[in-house]
Amino acid sequence: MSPRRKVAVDKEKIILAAVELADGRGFEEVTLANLAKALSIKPPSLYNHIDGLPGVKKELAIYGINELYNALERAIETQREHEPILALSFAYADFAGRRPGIYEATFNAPDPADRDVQAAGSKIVSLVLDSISSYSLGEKEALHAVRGLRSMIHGFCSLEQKGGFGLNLDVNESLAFMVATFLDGLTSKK
Amino acid sequence: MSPRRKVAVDKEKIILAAVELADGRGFEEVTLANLAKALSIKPPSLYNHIDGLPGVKKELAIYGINELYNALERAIETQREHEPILALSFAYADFAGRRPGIYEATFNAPDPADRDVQAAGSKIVSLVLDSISSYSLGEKEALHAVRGLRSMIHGFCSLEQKGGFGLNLDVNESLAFMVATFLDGLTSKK
DNA sequence: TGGCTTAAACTAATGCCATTAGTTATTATT
DNA sequence: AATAATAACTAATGGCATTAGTTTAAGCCA
Repeated sequence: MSPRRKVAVDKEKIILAAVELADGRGFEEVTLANLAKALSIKPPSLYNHIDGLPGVKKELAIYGINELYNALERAIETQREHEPILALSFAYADFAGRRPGIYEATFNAPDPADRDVQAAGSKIVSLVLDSISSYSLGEKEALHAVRGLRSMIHGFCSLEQKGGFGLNLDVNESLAFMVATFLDGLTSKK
Repeated sequence: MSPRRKVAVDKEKIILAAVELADGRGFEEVTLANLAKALSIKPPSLYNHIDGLPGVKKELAIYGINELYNALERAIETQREHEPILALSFAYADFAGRRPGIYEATFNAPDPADRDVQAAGSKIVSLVLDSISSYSLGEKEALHAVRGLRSMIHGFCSLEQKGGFGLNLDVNESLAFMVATFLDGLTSKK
């Protein structure tokens, strides 16, 4: 059998393996047993590097939020010509669709109020706040609008993933309709 | 010890116990072990009446969707004077807040495409379609609008429950803002 | 009444899982 | 070369769902 190397894994490698597990087999397959198997060690050894399964899920959540942030940022940079909020919305939905396991991790941190998790999330809030600035809303209204957008798109992706939309009606069209309608409302609010 | 009664439980009693467990201790506490304890039988005995844990979760989902439907219906009947969609939205959020365990069950059926689950859900869709009829949208647009409303409110409640809103900004205000803005958009769309 | 059938309980076992305690062995340091 | 630190390990515990096979209570029918 393979020798017992003193340093076989570290926190980075565990998170990477968790990412691959989430991407390849889904969020619910991110278990210490599966991680250990992927890293060729025994489950208890993981505790030398990370704080159990909750530790893994926290790190995975932060990773996912950062990845989502990157995807959103790219989307804004790319198509500067169109309405940035629409671009943002589609990029968000695209991310959730492409990487469902990681997306699920983003809102399943063991403690959502955790400092690091909140910090990662607030970057996204800032990004959306920037994109919404052209609507010249008041401070409070802008925050309400960001919450609204986040709720809409998260709800949409979450329902879509769970197969909640029974009807045979194009989902991309639904997303565009929803966001555009909300933005119309924001405009008329002025 | 108590005698081994031939008929101690039935499907109804199991579902009722599951409801109490979800309401009292949360959705994740709905386990066969806890159900068996609550009913004073052993876990395997539950299989005489229901199809394992998936069976319990399916029934709980249907129960929850029906309860949600009832709450929404009551809300519409009660305040006929105001905008029914706003009343619906608050009733939805109120339900999710009052019975988080049951609400969670509504979108965690083992198979969301299940006939019975879909049937229960479609009643809610009809209810919302009725309430939105005053906006005189086309057939497709009306369906998009219902999807949008559902996504918004579900996303909102889900994020609120998970503690996703870090900021200290009134959440009811956010909900009202979001729905009102969407409805404004629907109006201006005409 | 007495025996038979049905079915709802049971026990026992399997195989997952996370986690903790305590041990071994490798690597680095003194 | 001895020692300290640490990353693996094994063993054990306790939780969970689930299946197979067994007992026994209840109802029915001759």
